[in-house]
Amino acid sequence: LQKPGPADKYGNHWQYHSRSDRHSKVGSWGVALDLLATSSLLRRHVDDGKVVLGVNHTMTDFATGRKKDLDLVIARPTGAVPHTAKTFAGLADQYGIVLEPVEQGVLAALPAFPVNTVGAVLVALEAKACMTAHVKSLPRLYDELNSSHLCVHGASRQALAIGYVQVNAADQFLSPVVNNRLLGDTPAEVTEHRQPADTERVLKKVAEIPRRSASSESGFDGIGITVLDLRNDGGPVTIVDGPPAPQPGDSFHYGSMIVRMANEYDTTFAQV
DNA sequence: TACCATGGGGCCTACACAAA
DNA sequence: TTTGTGTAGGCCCCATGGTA
Repeated sequence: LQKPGPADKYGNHWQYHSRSDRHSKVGSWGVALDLLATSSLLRRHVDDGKVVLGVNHTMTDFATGRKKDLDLVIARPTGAVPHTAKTFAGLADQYGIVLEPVEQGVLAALPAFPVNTVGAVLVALEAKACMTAHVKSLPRLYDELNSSHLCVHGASRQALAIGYVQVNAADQFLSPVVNNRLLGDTPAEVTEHRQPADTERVLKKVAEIPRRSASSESGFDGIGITVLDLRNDGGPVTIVDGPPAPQPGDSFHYGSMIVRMANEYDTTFAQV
């Protein structure tokens, strides 16, 4: 859950705004929390001060020199962590993340996980949202995700590149771009979606993104997809469990991806 | 006619720096 | 120390033109 964002220039408070990277950061934060909850080795590394968090970390593809900012990375520290450093828990407040009691318990049980300058990257997270104009945004969604894993592995073959995609399955949507005025003065313009076809198209496109099973290959180490129902009108946001959302056992099922990535972390970085 | 690929554009956020 | 301003980069959205 996420609090509505700050007022845009018209005075509207949107749950989701395409021109902000807040939803990407929230998504990456959630993936990191679930990884921490699942991997005891990662928690131990945090406890031992062997890893730190990096936000908007710039990675450089050694082969091409291309740079890309990753939403969230888990990495080896480069030096002493100052006492004033932000923490993983602090980011939840900063991003306006509302946690369920279970999640609060998980977070409370974690050791302080500082945000600091990072060294060698162990895990790189990139989150993308496709909330409206599904088909139009397919090429860009593909390109941005594809360039993400290329850049991560261009910088470090061993790093785990994790992609997280949120797809909106709502039939209707209030676009902050289309509704460029203060709502309430005039009726909102509602964007109609062709569901479930739009959602299925996005899932099919994401399935085309390369994945890898060995560090010698090219592709994401894991991609998780969450299908949600977001009308963006201030009403409740629900997670869609049934089809077309990926089902347990599916390569893109979020829970399965987290378990797989936690196992991958445990085996790859046992010697850290 | 419907679908697809491309790239410009506007808004958001973070950050650095200057001025009060 | 606080506030204001400028800049850069990231986020899709969407108009446009090409293709099946």
